[in-house]
Amino acid sequence: MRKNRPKYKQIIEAAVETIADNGYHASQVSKIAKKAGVADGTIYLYFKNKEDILVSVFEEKMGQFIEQIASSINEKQNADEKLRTLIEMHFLQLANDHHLAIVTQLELRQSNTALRMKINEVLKPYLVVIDDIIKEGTEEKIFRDDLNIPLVRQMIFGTLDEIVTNWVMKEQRYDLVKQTSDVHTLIINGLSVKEVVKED
Amino acid sequence: MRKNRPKYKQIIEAAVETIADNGYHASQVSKIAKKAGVADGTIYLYFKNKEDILVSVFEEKMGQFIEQIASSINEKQNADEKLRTLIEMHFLQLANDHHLAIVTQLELRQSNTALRMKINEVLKPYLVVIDDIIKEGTEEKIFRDDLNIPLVRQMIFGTLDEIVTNWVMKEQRYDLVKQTSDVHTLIINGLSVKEVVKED
Amino acid sequence: MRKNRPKYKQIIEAAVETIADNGYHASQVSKIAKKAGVADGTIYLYFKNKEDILVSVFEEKMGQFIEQIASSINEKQNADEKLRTLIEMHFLQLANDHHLAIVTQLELRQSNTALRMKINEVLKPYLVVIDDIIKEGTEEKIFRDDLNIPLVRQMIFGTLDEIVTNWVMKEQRYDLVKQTSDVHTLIINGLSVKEVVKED
Amino acid sequence: MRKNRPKYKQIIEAAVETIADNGYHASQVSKIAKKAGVADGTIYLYFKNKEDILVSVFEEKMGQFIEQIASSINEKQNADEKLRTLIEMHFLQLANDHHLAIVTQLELRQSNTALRMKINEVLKPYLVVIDDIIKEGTEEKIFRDDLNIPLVRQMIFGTLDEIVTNWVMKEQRYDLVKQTSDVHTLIINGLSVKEVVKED
DNA sequence: TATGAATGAGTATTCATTCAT
DNA sequence: CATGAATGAATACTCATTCAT
Repeated sequence: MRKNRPKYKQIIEAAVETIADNGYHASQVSKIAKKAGVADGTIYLYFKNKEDILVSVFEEKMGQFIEQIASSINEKQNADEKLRTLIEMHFLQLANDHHLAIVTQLELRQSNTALRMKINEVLKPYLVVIDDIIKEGTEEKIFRDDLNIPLVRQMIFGTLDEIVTNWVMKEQRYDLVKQTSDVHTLIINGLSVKEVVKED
Repeated sequence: MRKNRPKYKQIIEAAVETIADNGYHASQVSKIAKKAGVADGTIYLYFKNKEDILVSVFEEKMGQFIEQIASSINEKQNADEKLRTLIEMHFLQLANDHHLAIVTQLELRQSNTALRMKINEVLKPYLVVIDDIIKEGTEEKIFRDDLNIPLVRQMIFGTLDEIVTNWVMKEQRYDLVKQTSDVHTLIINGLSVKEVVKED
Repeated sequence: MRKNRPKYKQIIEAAVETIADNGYHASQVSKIAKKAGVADGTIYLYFKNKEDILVSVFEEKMGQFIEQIASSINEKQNADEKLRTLIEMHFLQLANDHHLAIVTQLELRQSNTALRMKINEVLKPYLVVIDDIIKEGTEEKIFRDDLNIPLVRQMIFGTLDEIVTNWVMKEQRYDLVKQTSDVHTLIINGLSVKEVVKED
Repeated sequence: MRKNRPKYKQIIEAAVETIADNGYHASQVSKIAKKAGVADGTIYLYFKNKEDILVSVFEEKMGQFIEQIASSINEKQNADEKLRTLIEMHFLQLANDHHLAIVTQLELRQSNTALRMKINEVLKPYLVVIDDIIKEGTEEKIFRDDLNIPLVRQMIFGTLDEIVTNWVMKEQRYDLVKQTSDVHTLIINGLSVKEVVKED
């Protein structure tokens, strides 16, 4: 298993740093190799090509990201709490790893369409997690039973993603995690004036 | 005024088509020139450089896009109707111009950070439109008065953007405009079970 | 005769100025046209092509340059005086026209070999003037009778040219004309210790 | 040390040949690479850019040129002999390497001002050699003691340079080295009739 | 004569990938 | 496994010249 070989992780970490520091288009394979402390050719013993490095970066980092969220959610009792946790963990993890935030929100989006399709594949488990929360909320009668699940998922993901991207572009000058409650309320209750589902 | 000369628009249209057909990175200046029916050098009588073509594409197209939305909204009486109109027009315009949808949702995002910053500038008036609706809704007591406006704006834009991007990536196989009501309801009422603000 | 049309001289002067200010390679036809106050296309009513402008610049300027020298020499009585006058006038004219000095010593030399051949043609009358002085000096028994005339001419021209080029490259920070006597003595007497032909 | 790697010299030689055969402006990097038998990209492992190739050509070739002259001079006993040797070696080396003669006398002069400044730097040691001969001649009382050294140096260099350039432009149809004696006499004794310092 | 918009040929340089050692 | 020298495809932009008005 290539992933267990020591240099595999070295290269992945070097790629994240290189991209965060230099930007996507200035992250040549030779730069990544140098930062990883290996020869250029060595990269190709672990990765098929440059795109494979980038997809692997996303897989590794997003795998952890999603797992972390999924496991945090498991401890929660209902969909409402789970949604709040998802939001919080989403923000928390990116707030705690600025390199990762820059790479996922800004730099990797400059990749070509083919790579972006692969990245979407990696994201699928996360979308499933979101879908499951929606379904659970409906079953628990906390959420409406006429929800268009893909649409709701897109709203949730789109909202979180846009918020994080804005935060990164504003050079992370404010506290992202503090937004959790507001975002949660918005998603649960929308904009309208009404009796609000009690929170926390 | 360069924008009034006939070849200016010709080149802009050629750029949109070329990018939609070939993708951002395969859209060489010579390809755009050929599709526009002008010589390569002619491009540079109208645009400073390649980046200027792309920014101008965005300016022209998004300018119309935003104006169209803004004028449609003007005819509406309240924030709720305005929001629904904004959603509908956002979807409608991209649904009616597949090339533009591909270019704005997928291809132009592959541009480097500098170009993306310029693109963000172009989007600002749209964000102001959204902000105004939020403020108006609050004044009309239709929306809550404790809304975090930037956050709400990010939710709305992020939601619409993600929905359109998904639709483009699914190769536009379903009716985007039909989603308007569901999206509107989601944004107004959120996920929760409660008395819903009446929608007609 | 094209040379009598008013814009001809306008363009020639504009070319000299443009080249002196911007350097040979940055002197586009459009820049020259602008400085001359005519349209780009107008240039081609007076000159066959860009090379023709440059050759004409040289012809015009060197024509005057050589004529001036030739007429000054005519007033002198012997080859020694004529040589001194040639040196002095060569230096004087370039010292009095910095633009011309830069153009002839530095910029026009960057032209391709073909153009340089044509420039050499323009210089021929000057070389004849030098040859005549040498012959006269020999006839007057002031100069040796075993002189290899082409070689002597190359020595004289090469010496003057190198001295002026050095002066231009040193940004004309010293008095070129003051060198006349030293140069004259060097050419007449060489380096050796001996009875010197009496000067002035 | 890049200069010791075999391909360095290979590329330098290819550059000289390419420039001599095609002229300065028609000497594309790809042409040089082809003649050197390496890939275009390989050039850039040894040279920073095209200008660096050209400066290096001059450095390498002129380095040898000057060294050869300097070492030949060392064996000579007095300034007069040294000057004659300098002239002879100057002519001899260019006569023996027609490619080099074309490149240094005609082609490399077409370079822009920046490159020409660098080329002048390379020539400085040669000018020092000339200066030293002049000083030595003065000390030996062979040359006058009132010589303006920079001026004399410019005369000597300008003379040799002009003579070689003429010879190259006349397509090297006569024996350059045979001119040595005449040139030497001219420089030592000038044009005037007088008792000549005995030569040979 | 005069204009100036349009033309289109031409080229240095980068960098992902390979492969001999 | 590891190296790193070598490869070579790919592309934006300039500017001398033309020609319809």
